[in-house]
Amino acid sequence: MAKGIQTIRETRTSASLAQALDHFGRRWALRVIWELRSEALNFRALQAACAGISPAVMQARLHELRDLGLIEQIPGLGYRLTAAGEQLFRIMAPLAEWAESHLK
Amino acid sequence: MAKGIQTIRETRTSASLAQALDHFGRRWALRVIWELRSEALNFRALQAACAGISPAVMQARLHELRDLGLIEQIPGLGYRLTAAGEQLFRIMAPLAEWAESHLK
DNA sequence: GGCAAGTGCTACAAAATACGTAGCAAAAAT
DNA sequence: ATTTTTGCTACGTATTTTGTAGCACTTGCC
Repeated sequence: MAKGIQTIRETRTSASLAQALDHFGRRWALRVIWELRSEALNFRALQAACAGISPAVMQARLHELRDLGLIEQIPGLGYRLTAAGEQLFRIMAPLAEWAESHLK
Repeated sequence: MAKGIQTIRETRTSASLAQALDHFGRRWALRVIWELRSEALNFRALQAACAGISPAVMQARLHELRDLGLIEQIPGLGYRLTAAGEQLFRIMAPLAEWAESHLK
């Protein structure tokens, strides 16, 4: 079977959204975006922020998020959100409030 | 040992949000919420909507989402969002627009 | 120059998770 | 009563994540 995205037969959910949910439904994907919300972080700082992630998975997520155009790597600075990435962060920001009020 | 010297960000990620992102970073978790957005669906209808999910994983996600208070099971009707689940859907709704405009 | 520390990243085995398919028991429909 | 539907379990296989070690390269420092 094709890796990752499934072919959608039902027309209930668009392929684009299914693709998005498939990417974000991978461990640490949303978390990495979240950790980059306010400043650029280098590889090891990201690892520290996402306590528990293994470097192999971090590398995989960074590559995927870069392919999606959500983050970019700046030599000497580290990784930071692109404009699209910041837009996504703004979308998921209310999630923080939701989590605070529902998962205590 | 250099861990204490390293600059630690003051704005750490809360445990609640980390928990939320951990749950939603599991495959099909957000998708199930999404598929229940407009109507209650029974187990097999959900399987069909999430084309490709295996029943074991569906069962696991349903249990987790139920424990989180996001969905509820109504005998004879199936599964549907709770008030908290609908609130979460409203939060992730802009994600659909984002996906449409960025992942074509 | 020489050396220690930091950095991005790879390797790899073990554990956890998801897939794919079959199928069962109970309820519902005919 | 027989068939169909439904919620769910079982289980072997495939994929993903974890945990740890470490390599090659750069940076800071004397």
